[in-house]
Amino acid sequence: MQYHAFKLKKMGFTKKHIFSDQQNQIANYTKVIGHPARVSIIQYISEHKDCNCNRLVKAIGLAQPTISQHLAEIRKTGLLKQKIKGKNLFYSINQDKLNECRRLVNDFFVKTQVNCSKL
Amino acid sequence: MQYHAFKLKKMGFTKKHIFSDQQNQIANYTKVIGHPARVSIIQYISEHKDCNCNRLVKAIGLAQPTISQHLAEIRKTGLLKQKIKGKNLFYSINQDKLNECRRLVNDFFVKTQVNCSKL
DNA sequence: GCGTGATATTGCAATATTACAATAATTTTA
DNA sequence: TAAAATTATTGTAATATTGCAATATCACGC
Repeated sequence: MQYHAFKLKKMGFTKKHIFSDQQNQIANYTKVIGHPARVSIIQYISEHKDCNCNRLVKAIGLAQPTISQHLAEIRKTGLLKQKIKGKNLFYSINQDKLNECRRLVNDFFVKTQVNCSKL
Repeated sequence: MQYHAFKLKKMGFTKKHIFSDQQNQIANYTKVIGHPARVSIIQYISEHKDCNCNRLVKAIGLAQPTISQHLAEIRKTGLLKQKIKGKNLFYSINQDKLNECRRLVNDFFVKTQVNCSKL
């Protein structure tokens, strides 16, 4: 996608291209956790073996398409693993990815703190 | 605010009331970091003493009102401190709050990991 | 007071997100 | 094969976010 001056007068989208890959990556990960439904979904899956979409719908109290949509958002970041068993689709946490995410976000916090104390 | 069935047919807002305070709090903090401009702003402030809005505008490359708006979002969470010096408004990181935020988010990750390994 | 500089606010347009009903797709079970 | 169960997709509406121009506000220096 090309950016033209006459198209840039008014904008409603994030100008990702002016930020570094790392900054965008941090934002992408935290954005996924930046909604209570997704926090809740991740927590529930981590606590329950053989967790499928329906169980989440009942446990959380949002409609099935809404849960399915949130699951898709979380999946995009690679934080979920899937296992098909009959007509069920069981979700589990991709622990490697979760750890990678934790380290990236924690690194952001720690580096910020270290920089602060250098001032 | 009361919720009525006839008002709930179509919705574009987050149903925060069905989640726990902790879940909402985690989401609130991560949501702020969930935009590369705000990641960038926090990083820049942590790296530069006496950082004001104008410096951020020049360093990041977004318009002044946009930076000001992002600053307001970050301020809402308590992550910023302000110091007025003449006509300048210098921002710095509220390190206590940043630490609280780091612990809350890290706790979420660690608890999730621990839960996973219990399954 | 007047002009300058710094920042916040307002108003607006474009895009993104959130939520759900309806439907489609897929698989199991009767 | 038909019905039931599970989940994804599509369509739609409401709300939220992002970004900037224009303007307002406030403090300083003259």
